[in-house]
Amino acid sequence: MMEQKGDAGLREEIGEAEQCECIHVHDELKERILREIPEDGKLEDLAAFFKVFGDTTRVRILYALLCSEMCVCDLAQILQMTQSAISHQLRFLKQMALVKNRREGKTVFYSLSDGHISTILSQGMEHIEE
Amino acid sequence: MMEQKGDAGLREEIGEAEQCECIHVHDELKERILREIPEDGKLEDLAAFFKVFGDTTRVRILYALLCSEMCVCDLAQILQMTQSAISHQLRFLKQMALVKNRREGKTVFYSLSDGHISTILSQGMEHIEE
DNA sequence: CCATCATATGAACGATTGCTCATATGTTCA
DNA sequence: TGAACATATGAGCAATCGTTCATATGATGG
Repeated sequence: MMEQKGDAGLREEIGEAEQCECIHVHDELKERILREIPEDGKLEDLAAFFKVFGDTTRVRILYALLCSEMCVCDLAQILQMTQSAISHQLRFLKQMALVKNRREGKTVFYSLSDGHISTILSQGMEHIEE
Repeated sequence: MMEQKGDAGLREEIGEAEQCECIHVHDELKERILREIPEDGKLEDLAAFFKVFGDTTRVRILYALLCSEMCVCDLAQILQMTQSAISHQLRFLKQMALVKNRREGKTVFYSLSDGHISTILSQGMEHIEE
């Protein structure tokens, strides 16, 4: 889940990168932009968060769980995928705190951990429908 | 492997993916879930849309453009990345209709194509801050 | 305890991603 | 027209992803 970095280490300070003659952004604006962009840690968390929604299997799982809590094999059946594939994805979803689970005998039930998720999904849907 | 009778017969149309004996989801619910989950085409579009936000470089670009329109080399400078890397990502962002561009002489200015984007970003931020 | 069922997990593999490097395209100006 | 600059793009490569397969863990009931 790491981003690959080039040899950015070489060019320490801003401005050394890869200059062009055109300066359309003056220092003042540049400062402001650098201030507005969230810090690296947050950006990585944010990207990691959205990455969860960037896979059809995971999105389908989330939509299914939107209806009702469900056990792994129910999900596997409904989504027509192997138990293993579903389980792996659920683990990921749990790590990202998007789902929670509870055990009941042999069965483990998964459910959404947050009402937010529905909002995010429909926000995305709204955007692609136009 | 042999199936025993029971409600196994009821889930024929789904296919024989990988059944378990536990039936926690009855047919009625299953039908509803299958109805609620958007169709494949839409899900792929949705996942593709979120995938855009699933990379720190792209998110940083979007945050930068949130402040002001900008040319490729300004972005490269500010984000400390090569012109090529930025250009590749901008192309992707444009394909996904998240940014638009206008040419002015040699320079190409990019800007967000949609106010929605800010909403999505802050929705995500809101979620990871807790 | 042992067999069985539900779930979890590690390794492996092909597909995809995001970068770099080299080079092509487009625009301006002398 | 050609040099200089801004941007775009194709190929190649290492990293990452999502699945499968085999197997481990955990719970239940004989």
